[in-house]
Amino acid sequence: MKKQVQHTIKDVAAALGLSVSTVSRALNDHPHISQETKQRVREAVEKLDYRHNALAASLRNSRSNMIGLIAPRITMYFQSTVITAIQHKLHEYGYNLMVCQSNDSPAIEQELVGVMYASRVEGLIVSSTLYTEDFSHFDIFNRANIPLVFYDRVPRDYLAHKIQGDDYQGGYQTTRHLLEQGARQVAYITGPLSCKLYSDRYEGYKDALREFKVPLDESLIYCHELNKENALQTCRMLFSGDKHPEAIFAGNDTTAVAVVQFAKEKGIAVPQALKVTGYSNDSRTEIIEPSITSVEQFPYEVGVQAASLMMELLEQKLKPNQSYISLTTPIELVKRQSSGVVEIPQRHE
Amino acid sequence: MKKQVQHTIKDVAAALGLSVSTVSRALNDHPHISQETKQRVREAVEKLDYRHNALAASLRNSRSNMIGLIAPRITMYFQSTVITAIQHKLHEYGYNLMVCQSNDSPAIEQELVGVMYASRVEGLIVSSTLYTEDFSHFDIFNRANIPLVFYDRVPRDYLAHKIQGDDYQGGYQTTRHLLEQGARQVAYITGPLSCKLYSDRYEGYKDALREFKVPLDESLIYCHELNKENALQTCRMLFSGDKHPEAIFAGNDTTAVAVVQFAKEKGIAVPQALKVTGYSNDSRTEIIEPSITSVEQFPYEVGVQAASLMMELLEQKLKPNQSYISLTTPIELVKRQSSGVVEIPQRHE
DNA sequence: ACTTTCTTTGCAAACGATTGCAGGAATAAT
DNA sequence: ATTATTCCTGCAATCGTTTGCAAAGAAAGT
Repeated sequence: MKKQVQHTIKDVAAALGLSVSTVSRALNDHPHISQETKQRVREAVEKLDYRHNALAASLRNSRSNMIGLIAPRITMYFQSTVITAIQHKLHEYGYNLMVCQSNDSPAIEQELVGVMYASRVEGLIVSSTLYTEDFSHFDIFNRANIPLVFYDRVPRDYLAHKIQGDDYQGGYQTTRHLLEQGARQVAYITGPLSCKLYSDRYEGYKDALREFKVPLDESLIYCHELNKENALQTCRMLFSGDKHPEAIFAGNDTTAVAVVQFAKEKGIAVPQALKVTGYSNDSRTEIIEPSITSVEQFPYEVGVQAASLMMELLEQKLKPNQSYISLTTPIELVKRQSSGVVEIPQRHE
Repeated sequence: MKKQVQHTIKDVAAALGLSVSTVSRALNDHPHISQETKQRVREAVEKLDYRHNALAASLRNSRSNMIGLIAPRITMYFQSTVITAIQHKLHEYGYNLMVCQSNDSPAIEQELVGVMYASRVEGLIVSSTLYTEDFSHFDIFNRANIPLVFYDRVPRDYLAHKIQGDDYQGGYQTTRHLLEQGARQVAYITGPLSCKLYSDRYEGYKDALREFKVPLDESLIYCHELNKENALQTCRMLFSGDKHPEAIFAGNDTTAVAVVQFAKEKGIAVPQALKVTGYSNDSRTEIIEPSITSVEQFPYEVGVQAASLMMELLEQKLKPNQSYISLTTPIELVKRQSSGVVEIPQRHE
């Protein structure tokens, strides 16, 4: 089986007795080329099954039409939704998206930044690793003046454009809600506070407590990676002594679900004896019984914003890059049974 | 703000008084270059912050080191997990993955195939649209002898490498299980039967019925896109008359969840009055009450298989491309409360 | 001393497209 | 008939690497 040659613009030109430049211009609908020639080129392209080589064009134009995206993992509902939105939006503008996962490893993230740069992406959209504290591997993009936009997991100090949900409000409103429901011992399970989004929420939590004149109890703060195993471990700790918390503000929905399941197993009534809230409003929160109060982050909107910002940056490269944009997107506390607001409906019959 | 020049191999060569070829070879660790020169090159690269231009290299080598992937949507748990696995595996081999979503639109899928080809991906991994019946837009890849691997949503007749979960067994085992649990009126909610995976399952369903000498009742078969709205509509139909089904075999978990919620609302006891099963074993199925029997597809394994196959194909391009590989990956029926096998535990205290 | 071999480097031509500039043909203006 | 103008098209350089081939210099063999 002989490998089929990939036809080039040269073959098209030869077939028509034209020069490559004319063919190129015809394909790009250049005004100086006659309609007749364009038509002939179209036909020859069809017949020869010529396909544009984006690599060659990108090299020549230094325009790859490609945007890079690095996310910690795409299996999380929030992430995959943001990415979907970005992809849709970029597609409208004729850009393609190259998605990679850092797997929450700073080393891989660093490597991927290099790969993206080597691929000459025209912009880079990033949600960083939980553990990225040194952002200097992104410097190449800033030095080369290539738009760099962070979303969700944004750096605290590093200079770049940022789009972040209103985590302070998320933390504040949730805590306030739990306090309003009468809880005073509000345990707080958070991801690493080195990550801006978690520390922002923590500020909200603290401010709400302060407002209600509830002293901050360090023994109620648990900080670790937010997965099921850790959540259960923390639950065991929280309920090992004789003083039990009245509410648990979980840093994500996986944790909140684990907490609710733990409570069910131990016969702790939610929300009567323990109120629980999550974060992200993923599909499990409204399905579990009791349904879980959580914070909607509107991921699709976040994605649209990120993509739009990227497009703006691409269109006016000249803009003084001293001014970095920092966008905060709204959140909404979705109140459900687990925090005691919503009536638990009686089963029918 | 002057745009920073991107240094090229030429700058490195000039800085060292070497030729570009020597620098290129040094960077690629060519054996003919002395250690000393290599060291000097490394230093100059460091100092100038030279970065490899993958576009130029790809053009020259006709090797992009890039694999394309087209999936209907990445927000589905199954898909994002498969993609993650593929990305991890490819990364081991030094390949990058370019992910795009067809959004279940054949038109977008077709366009993306063109984009992928234009980007000169070295291989393409696809899970097609639910509605793709004409696969001829993939012909370019076959003609150019570029490896093409389908997974999950594989074409029925189109010649290509395919990796598919054992949908026949999924359909068969699930149906058999429901029959063994005593149900006879087993309603079947399926996605479009034009899609091979759904028709395979349907065959399994029919064979199981046959084995139990249960006549196929067309009025119990519902075929539509599997989302919540359609599921609820179908439920209303199923329970509108006086003869109600004893079991519902739902084509995915979203549907199964909707069915269970519908039943709860209507006071239909699951599993006593109605047994329900889903497909894909997503995280909601074990959280909802009653927990839902579903089919585990081992998406990570599917991804690993797909990536491995792709790597094999890339390494021995010469292989007669007449022989297409068709791989079936195992599934596992995870029995839970909704089909009546597992005891529903009493709440503690 | 002369040839052979080995090591290390450079020249120049690719890869496939785009584009500034020049030029030919056709038409309009003088 | 000559010049100016318009409309098309072609030449050739360019983007940044890679690589076959040639060659220079050093080392080794005769």
